[in-house]
Amino acid sequence: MKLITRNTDYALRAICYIAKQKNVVTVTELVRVLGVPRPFMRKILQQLSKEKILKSYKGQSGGFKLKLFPEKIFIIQIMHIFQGQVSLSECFLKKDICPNRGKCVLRKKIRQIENNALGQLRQISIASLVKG
Amino acid sequence: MKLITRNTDYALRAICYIAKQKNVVTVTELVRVLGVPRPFMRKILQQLSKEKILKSYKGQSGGFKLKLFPEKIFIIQIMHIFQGQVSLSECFLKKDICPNRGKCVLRKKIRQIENNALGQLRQISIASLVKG
DNA sequence: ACAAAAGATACTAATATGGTATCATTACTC
DNA sequence: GAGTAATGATACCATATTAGTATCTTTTGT
Repeated sequence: MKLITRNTDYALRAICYIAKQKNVVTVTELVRVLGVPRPFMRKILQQLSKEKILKSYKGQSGGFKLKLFPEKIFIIQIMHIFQGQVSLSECFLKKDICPNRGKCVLRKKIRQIENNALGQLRQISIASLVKG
Repeated sequence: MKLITRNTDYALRAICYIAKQKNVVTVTELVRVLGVPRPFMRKILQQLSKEKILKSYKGQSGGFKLKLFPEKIFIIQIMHIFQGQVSLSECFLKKDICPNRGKCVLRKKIRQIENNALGQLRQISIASLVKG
């Protein structure tokens, strides 16, 4: 039960760092600060800019900036980018086999728990991480 | 974010079924009822009996029974067996690199969410699943 | 022109998950 | 006490996900 994976984690930290800087930030700088493998960091940042979380600048003295205000970026969006559908517990028994699906208690309880977690994740913004 | 994996899911359903029966239950019966691959089901049941959740009976007319009352078996125990340490979010940055670890806000928030989920899981017993 | 940045894309490695296969052991039944 | 129907133990295989590399292209400031 790993809530967030490594790339999400790195992405969040990179975003937080960028949020605190005034100027554009290069991969080189992020690699230095976070101690993450460079090509991996690059890939992550490229994804983030493709997904309109970051804005990128090419060429010499290029780099990355936030595209949105830190108040407008939430953990769950980033998780969604790197971990796909942060989705409700799928039932593994096929539809026609699960005895009382729709009323399945297990399913219901798991869904409740996941909804709680998702609700919390939806509320945590980059701004709230950077402030603390 | 899959809260429970397939083997945990099957295990829980098997346990629930067994809980409702008076007599010992064979793999054959469970396979029929749940529609799960037989060798996989066997493996799962063997693990459960090794972990003292089930009691097994060898020989002809053998099978499985619960070893504990359904009130005494909790989802989280089963998750623990099949998913290992259902543990708190590990920080992926090495100790000496993470800028302000110990005070890391991200870490703290994730931990909170996971603790909530774990708390809920700790309270769901087989008895409560079977009743519903 | 050149150097230093990001963009794009394809590939590889490691780990976790979801299974199979097979042989040994036990115990009821005849 | 032999046969059969159950579980025990163990080793192996397949697939998916995660983590990471490699390489070549494009852009742009100097």
